[in-house]
Amino acid sequence: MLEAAGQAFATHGFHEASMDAIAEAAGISKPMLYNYFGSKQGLYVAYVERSGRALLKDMREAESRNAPAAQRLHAGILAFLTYAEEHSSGWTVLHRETLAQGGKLAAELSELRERIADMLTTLFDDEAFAHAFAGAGESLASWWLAHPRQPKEQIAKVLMHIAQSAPTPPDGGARH
Amino acid sequence: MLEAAGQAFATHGFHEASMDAIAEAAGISKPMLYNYFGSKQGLYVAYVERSGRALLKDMREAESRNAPAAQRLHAGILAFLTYAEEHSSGWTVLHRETLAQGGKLAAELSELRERIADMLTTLFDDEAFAHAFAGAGESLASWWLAHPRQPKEQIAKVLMHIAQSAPTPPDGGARH
Amino acid sequence: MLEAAGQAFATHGFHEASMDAIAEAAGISKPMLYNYFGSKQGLYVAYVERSGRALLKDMREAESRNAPAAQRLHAGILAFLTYAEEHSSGWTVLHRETLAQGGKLAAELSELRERIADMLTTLFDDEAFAHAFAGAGESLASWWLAHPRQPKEQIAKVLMHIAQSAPTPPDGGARH
Amino acid sequence: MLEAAGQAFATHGFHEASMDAIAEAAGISKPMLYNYFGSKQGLYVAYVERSGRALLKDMREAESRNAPAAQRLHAGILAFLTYAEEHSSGWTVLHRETLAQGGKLAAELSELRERIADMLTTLFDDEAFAHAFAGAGESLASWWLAHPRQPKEQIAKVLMHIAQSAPTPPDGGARH
DNA sequence: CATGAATGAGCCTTCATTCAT
DNA sequence: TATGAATGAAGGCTCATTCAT
Repeated sequence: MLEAAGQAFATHGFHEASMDAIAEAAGISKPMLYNYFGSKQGLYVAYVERSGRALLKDMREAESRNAPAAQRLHAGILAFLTYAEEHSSGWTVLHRETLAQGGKLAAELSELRERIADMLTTLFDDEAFAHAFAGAGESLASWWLAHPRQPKEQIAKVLMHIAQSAPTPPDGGARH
Repeated sequence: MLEAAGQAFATHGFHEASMDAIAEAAGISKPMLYNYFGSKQGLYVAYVERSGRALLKDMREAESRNAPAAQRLHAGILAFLTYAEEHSSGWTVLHRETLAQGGKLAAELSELRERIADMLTTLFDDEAFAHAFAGAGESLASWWLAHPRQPKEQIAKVLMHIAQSAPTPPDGGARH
Repeated sequence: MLEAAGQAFATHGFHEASMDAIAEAAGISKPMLYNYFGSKQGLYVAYVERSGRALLKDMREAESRNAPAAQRLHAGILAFLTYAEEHSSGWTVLHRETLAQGGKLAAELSELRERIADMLTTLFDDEAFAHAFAGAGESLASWWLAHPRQPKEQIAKVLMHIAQSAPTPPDGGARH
Repeated sequence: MLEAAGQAFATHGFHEASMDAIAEAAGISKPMLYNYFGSKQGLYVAYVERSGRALLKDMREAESRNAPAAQRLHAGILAFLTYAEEHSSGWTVLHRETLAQGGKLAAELSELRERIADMLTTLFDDEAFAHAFAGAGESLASWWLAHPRQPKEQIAKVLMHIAQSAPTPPDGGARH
């Protein structure tokens, strides 16, 4: 049911997605949506949070394997790209939300962004670089999905290169 | 007059910004807005385009000085950060619009994004990296503006480092 | 519910009748009007069509009795006058619409006018006379309703007289 | 200048004709229209009255010749048809106005209608018939202008025939 | 539990009308 | 005098949201 909402949000954006359309697409009636999520915003937040948790989970699982830092980063990047690839709606909405920093939802959603930022900050030991790297990944994924002319591996390599340019690269100097 | 609109769009987004509020903020009456811009979308497009042109102009002027590639890139980055810093609304709206790739306004606004992408692609000779770099810049700027704890120079340096990690860095190997 | 709309349209005309007023008069809310009729024009068309069908039905029933042509015409005329008398709004709007030949609604409404014109043309075997007769009837009814000083029978008699002056009168020479 | 207004009113109707368009078509500025006519309604009334007077004048001149009643009526009918033919806008607006009996303008414009009705009532010595005849003329003219397949003479003949069916025909029994 | 039906509130847009020049 | 520029007021339409069933 969140799936229908996600599709609508991804395609039309928050405002253009009407509850009517979502309810119909989900095959239920509007009052049910309100019953479960309270409001349109509630539905949106629920979807974004679910997507965020899913993405985070995938990345964490990938990274948690016991391995050198560079390999773990590589695995995380692949997980990220895979998620973006396979959950187009979720990724689109997440990406959009990452941007709307000042909106009303910021408070409720800032957690995800911060968790990713923290993760990267820990990794690179440089908050500025961490944000730059996050943006690079998002932008690259977005472009890649729109023009999927290169294999995922290739895309990951670009990000790995950038990661190596960090003041404190993961796994100093390791060629991978 | 566009200024009031920009502020509203930046603060509330396109949909939440009401023409009533914009007109009042601009100190004029609603029909005037329609007289000048035809519609809400017209007003929005006008603002985004003006912002885009201004940003592009600043960056071009900075880069066009006769100098080694790395220095020119550095100047461009500073121009970009300066613009973001000084035209908070314009930058916010541009950044948001950069994202909404599939919206109705895409056609009318894609020019700006493409011009920047082309510029970077030419510079780095690698389309994927160009998009990654653009994202890094946007994200970094966004973070910096929200937490301006470092001097602009420092931020630019982060981006320069990343630029050096390009397959074909501008000004091969030049340490700057 | 169409009744309230009809009253408003008859009294104020299409443009002066506001959906707000109609909704209030009908004792429902505006969105319902839109739910049922889609637009103001939709509501108008619905009303005109219903009125047209009702009038046509009344006249057809009156005329279809097995009887000499003159008597059938007489019955039709009475039906027409009765309808105009009893459905003041419907008749007013129909009459007005009959006139606005070139409007946007023409396409959707021309059917009624043509059906009546055809009916009369068949009856009198003279298109010009048919239109003259239709106009005579409408004008006479309109005047009569505004100044109901004569019994309906009397009014019908005037029209019957005119009908007898047709090149091919119904029921040749029959005095009735 | 009234001409431009008339054209607009005839083509689009009172409400759809915007003062902007009329002013532009007339080659003057809106405030001038207000200077001369006070309001949109004032402009409309002025146009309708002028048209009405012109029609009445034409018909009176035609009828005033010293001649038998039937011939005078015939001349009047021809004058009417000629006016309708040559002043399409004026006639259209007049015809439309004749209909909107209950509008706000009724008071200011009823004079014309009544004068014609009086004229005809005097002629036929039967108010009901007079109104029927007027309607026949209007409707016939309207149809004829939309489908001008017959010479004016022919149309006039139809009306003359109807006139002969009056309780007190003009020029008793005169064949003309 | 689920929904069809209904609505309050608000937004974009337009236009007759008027100042200030 | 004539006008470009400006506006108050209102209208059509939509949508998130809720009863009554």
